[in-house]
Amino acid sequence: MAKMLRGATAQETHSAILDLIRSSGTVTRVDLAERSGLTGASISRVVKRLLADGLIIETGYGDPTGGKRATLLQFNPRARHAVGIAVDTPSTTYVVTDMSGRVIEQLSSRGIGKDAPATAVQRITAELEDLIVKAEIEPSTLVGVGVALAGRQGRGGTRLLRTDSEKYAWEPFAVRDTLKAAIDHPIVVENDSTCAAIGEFWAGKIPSANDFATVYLAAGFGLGLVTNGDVYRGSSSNVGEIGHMVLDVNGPMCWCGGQGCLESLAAPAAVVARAEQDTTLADKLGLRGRQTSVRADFAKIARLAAGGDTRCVGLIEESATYLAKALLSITNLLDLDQIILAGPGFSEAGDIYVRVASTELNRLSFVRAMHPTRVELSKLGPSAAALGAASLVLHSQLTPHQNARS
Amino acid sequence: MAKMLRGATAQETHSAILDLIRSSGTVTRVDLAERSGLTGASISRVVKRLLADGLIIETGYGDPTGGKRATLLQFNPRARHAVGIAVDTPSTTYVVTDMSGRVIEQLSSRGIGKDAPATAVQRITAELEDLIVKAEIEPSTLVGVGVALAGRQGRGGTRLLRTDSEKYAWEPFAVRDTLKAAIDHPIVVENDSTCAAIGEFWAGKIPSANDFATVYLAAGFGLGLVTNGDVYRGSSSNVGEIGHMVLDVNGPMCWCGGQGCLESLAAPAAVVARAEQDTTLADKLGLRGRQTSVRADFAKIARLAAGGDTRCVGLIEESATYLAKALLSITNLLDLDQIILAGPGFSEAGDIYVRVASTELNRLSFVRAMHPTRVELSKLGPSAAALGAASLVLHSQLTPHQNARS
DNA sequence: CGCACTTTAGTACACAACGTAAGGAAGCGG
DNA sequence: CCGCTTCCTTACGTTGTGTACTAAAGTGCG
Repeated sequence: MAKMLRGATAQETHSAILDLIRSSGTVTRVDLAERSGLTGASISRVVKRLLADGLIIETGYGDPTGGKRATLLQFNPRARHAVGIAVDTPSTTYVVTDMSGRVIEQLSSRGIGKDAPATAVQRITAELEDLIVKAEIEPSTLVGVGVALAGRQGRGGTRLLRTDSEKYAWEPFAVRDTLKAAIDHPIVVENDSTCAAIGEFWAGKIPSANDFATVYLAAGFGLGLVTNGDVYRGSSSNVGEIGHMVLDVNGPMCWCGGQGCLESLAAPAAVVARAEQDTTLADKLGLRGRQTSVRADFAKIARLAAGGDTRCVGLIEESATYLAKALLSITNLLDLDQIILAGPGFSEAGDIYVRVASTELNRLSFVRAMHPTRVELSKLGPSAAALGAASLVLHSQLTPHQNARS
Repeated sequence: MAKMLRGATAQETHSAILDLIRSSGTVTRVDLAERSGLTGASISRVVKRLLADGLIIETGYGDPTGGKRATLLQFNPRARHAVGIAVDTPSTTYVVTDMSGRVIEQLSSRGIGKDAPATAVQRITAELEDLIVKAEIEPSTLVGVGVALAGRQGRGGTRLLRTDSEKYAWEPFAVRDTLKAAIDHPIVVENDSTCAAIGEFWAGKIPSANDFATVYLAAGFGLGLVTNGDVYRGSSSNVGEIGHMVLDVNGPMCWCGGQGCLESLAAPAAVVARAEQDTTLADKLGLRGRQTSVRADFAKIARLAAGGDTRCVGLIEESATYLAKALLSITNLLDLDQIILAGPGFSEAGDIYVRVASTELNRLSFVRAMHPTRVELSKLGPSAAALGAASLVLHSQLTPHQNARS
């Protein structure tokens, strides 16, 4: 129980200024002075240091305004790199990115499936080491490895890895410590929804002042929250379990023990189950008679919906309507002005979800009179979680503001 | 767009240390050094200053531990005072408190009813001036006036005052500026739910590290959120509109345009409406044949429920069950570990709400395996909002950490 | 009861980071 | 070319914290 103040170390100021440059794209020293509240003299010193570290570069001169033209400053994306890994049941995705979120190198392999945590993590470690070598980046520019997990945070910082995709069983496993022992770089572990959120924040150059949420859809729904330029983690780092928000008190029983949960009404498994009821559609999709995965079946339905198939559009719209209701509740609760939809579940028919949710929010949200609530599809694509995990490392190492934890 | 850094001014450190003393009750300098991360030398200097300002006092010596006994430090509650006003439709409550949240002086008058905002605020100003004189506090110790409103925050800092309690019509009115022009003290305006939350935080000596929510029930439900020792306000200061969380997608239409909202299912008006369906009960309560207020009728039902009347217990439990579902969703979303129920709506039968919500959360919440989610009744009583408004002023003036705004 | 030891509280000085003030550098316009 | 504006840097003062040391106040054992 120590360290809580320690006033404005250089570290802190540097990271705050770097964060301003990150979110601004291109800025001048004068802009920075104005927006940070520091004087030109201080900015000069900080910028000099950031230039020396190679974290930013001078890229030209601004428009003349009657005097000396200002030097333009930009983030230097190639100064540092990070690795992001998204571990999920069906697949594991690895990316090596630079500071702008651009993918330098990537790799996909099979997911944890029903492997024991120790087995899965061991394989991941090996693949990770190979990837780092293959990416041919200067080792000193690698700031760390971020891991996005579908699991949850347990007591004492232990991550719980899911080992059985059907029954949602979690098993305590010290993911971070195990990886840390094998890889000599900082390791950051977070859930996939939070990673997706920080990925949008970083790659989308979202200013630290904005509060927004990212809905991540893989097997189920999760929500990542970024407020005041930092991840909101709650009292035990288990924020964002929206899959069991109650949308229908008289609805169907959910495995969690509740009734009418978002997940049981709108998750891929629910959509697929409804499709199976429709024999014509089920035959068309090949859902009957053979063992298939829920994710693959859902992707098929979503693809047909995106193509305009009436019946499939109906199924996806039904799912989207439930999600929209949940987002409405969340928006009223947290007064958000931006919600981003990310993850593999939205890759095929994300537009339908955006349309339905957007309409609903702007029809019913309480703050609609003050400001619109924008609903957007992630621009990061299907590897949003992996990219986000990498961004999380960059964020926590380069612009830690006041967030501890590593 | 300025001021954002300015590293560790004396102000900031002083307020952080003061906040530690506030939330600790009694501490020694050594404790403070350990918990703040500062060295004994710095604590010595800061404490000297706080003692000189009269904000804290030395109250004796700690237990011997083999050396010189430590001097005990405490908050000096009488050093500063604040006024809190809760403005609601049926009544307006004024309190003058010291820094511990103890009520020095209070006053109740009629609410805004259907008065125009200008008329209501003018009357409040006059009553406020009388109260300050009557309280006989040293003017220099009055740090400001806090106002808790049921209304909402509009564009450009204007508060919206509700002018018609039945139709939920709001009218823009610059409450703060109007009061500020009349009273020469800092004025802080917030919604009643947020005030109740900060009141619990302050009077309950809750440490800044804790995240918790307060549900405030008057005409409808509202939620105030305190995270990281400060009020969470969202993007337009309209956090906590939980009254229109969707609990039943197929439920009854709500005036807001949605279906199955918490408010339409569980608010006092809904409970009273159900009671009116029961002719025996309606007669017993005198609900029929004369013009009565929803709030008064609800209070009657709640009182009978608290007394054990089976039918009324059923009605309240029904309302509590809906609220519990909403709290379940909120807890899963925000990973809270403490929820406090406050406001006039809970004064009669709050215990029933606590029991039902507590049971539901510990049965179904996703974090229950990691930590319990405590549901508690406010200890501040029916004037929670007014007390909270006063606390908000004390908080914003004495321990502003990094929150600007005034 | 005295003396060594422990713990708390305060002081003196060095260091770090920001602000102020002044001036140099680069460009504009007459 | 020269005055003027704007950008950027350097030199120095202020503020606040840490380190090291000292004073004060108590404990406990011989």
